[in-house]
Amino acid sequence: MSRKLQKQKTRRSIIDAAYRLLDSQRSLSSISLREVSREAGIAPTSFYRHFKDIDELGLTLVDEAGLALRQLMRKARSRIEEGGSVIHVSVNTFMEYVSENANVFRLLLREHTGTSPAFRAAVVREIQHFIEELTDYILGHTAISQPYAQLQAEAMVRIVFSAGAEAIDVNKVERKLISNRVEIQLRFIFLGAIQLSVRKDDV
Amino acid sequence: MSRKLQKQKTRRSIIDAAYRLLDSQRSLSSISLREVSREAGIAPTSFYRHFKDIDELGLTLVDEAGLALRQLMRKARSRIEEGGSVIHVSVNTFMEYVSENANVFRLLLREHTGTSPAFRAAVVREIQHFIEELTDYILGHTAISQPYAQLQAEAMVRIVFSAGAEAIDVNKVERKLISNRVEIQLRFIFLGAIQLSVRKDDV
DNA sequence: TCATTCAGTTTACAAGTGTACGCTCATTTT
DNA sequence: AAAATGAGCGTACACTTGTAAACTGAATGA
Repeated sequence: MSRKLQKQKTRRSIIDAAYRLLDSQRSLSSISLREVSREAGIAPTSFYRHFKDIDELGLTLVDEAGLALRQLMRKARSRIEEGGSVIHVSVNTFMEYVSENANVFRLLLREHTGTSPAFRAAVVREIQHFIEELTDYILGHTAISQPYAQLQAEAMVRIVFSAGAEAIDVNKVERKLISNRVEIQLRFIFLGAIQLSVRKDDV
Repeated sequence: MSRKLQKQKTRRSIIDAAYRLLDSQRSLSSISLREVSREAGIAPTSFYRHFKDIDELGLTLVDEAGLALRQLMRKARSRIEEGGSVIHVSVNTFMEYVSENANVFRLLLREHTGTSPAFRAAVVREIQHFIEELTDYILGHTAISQPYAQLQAEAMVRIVFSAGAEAIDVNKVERKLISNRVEIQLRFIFLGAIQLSVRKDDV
């Protein structure tokens, strides 16, 4: 087999091994280089052929998780175009993603408030991106002004992520209950933003 | 000195040492028993005279942080009675607390999504308590029905905590900006909840 | 006063960590 | 065909970790 390809494969197996270790009881800062190497089936020192240290692997994982998040947004958008309440479809798509990619979402959540400034910054970037996309959507589909649209998007994303954290380790039925609650809360924000926006325009 | 008193003092110094270690780069699961003991000025094995293991110390810290949170609520309530916008006073009191007790709040945030199920549960309990108090307040001061009041309180607490996380490591000026944004977002929720509540009553 | 209790110490050990160094040997390049 | 490259391995070392065992000595209680 070609050298390049083999290297890529090993790199992949390291990343996959790390994801496997990142269950509900482990964070990036608590998995060791040796542990990941063991799980990936390579010698500890071989790890260095692929990553400078464990933090570099961590950043790679966060980036991949962010990618998955963007795929989620694309999916939600296409579903919205098929019709249905925007809020309903969005929340359900999000919750579906959370439960199907529990370890990925857990990684984002955990490192968002984690001990590594670099990881935190990387996660914040991904969430910021999420907020921007939502802001654009709001601007394109309502009469709300830019600053208020931004605030609305931010509030909504915060609610959804916070609820996602709660939904990550519960069964389908409970997740549905959480979804319903979140939908109403997003309606609060939606209605309130319109109302405040209109008042402002009146003055 | 009396034996009991001396023991209490040492226990205190262990707890204080732990808080000192819990800066922006460390979590409960990443501080070691030996490290805490070193910081507290005792031998590693003496630690066991006070706590069964490091997790027991962790739960003690979370409990203390919860206590501080309740003190914060009391402070906010008394300030509200002195007059001023409820949202404005609450948000400012909260942000003040966050910056004055950075390590305490960080502990709550970090362990909320941390690796220990026991710590997570303990933090959730504290936040839940926070939500209940706010729900009671809403019920007592508005015409919103119980289920909506509960949803409103939950949404508000989520926004405030999420913003608190953002505010924890920024300077006074930026914190003020965050406060202003949060205030508007809470108004969204407040207005939306009223509106949805009224609609429901109409039907 | 004398025996008991017990917070805190010293010493010790097995287990796990990151990583430096030098080697192998299949692939790639010349 | 010969030389260079580089992914992966084995060994080794200096550290840190949790905690077991046996101790010291001052506060306590009889």
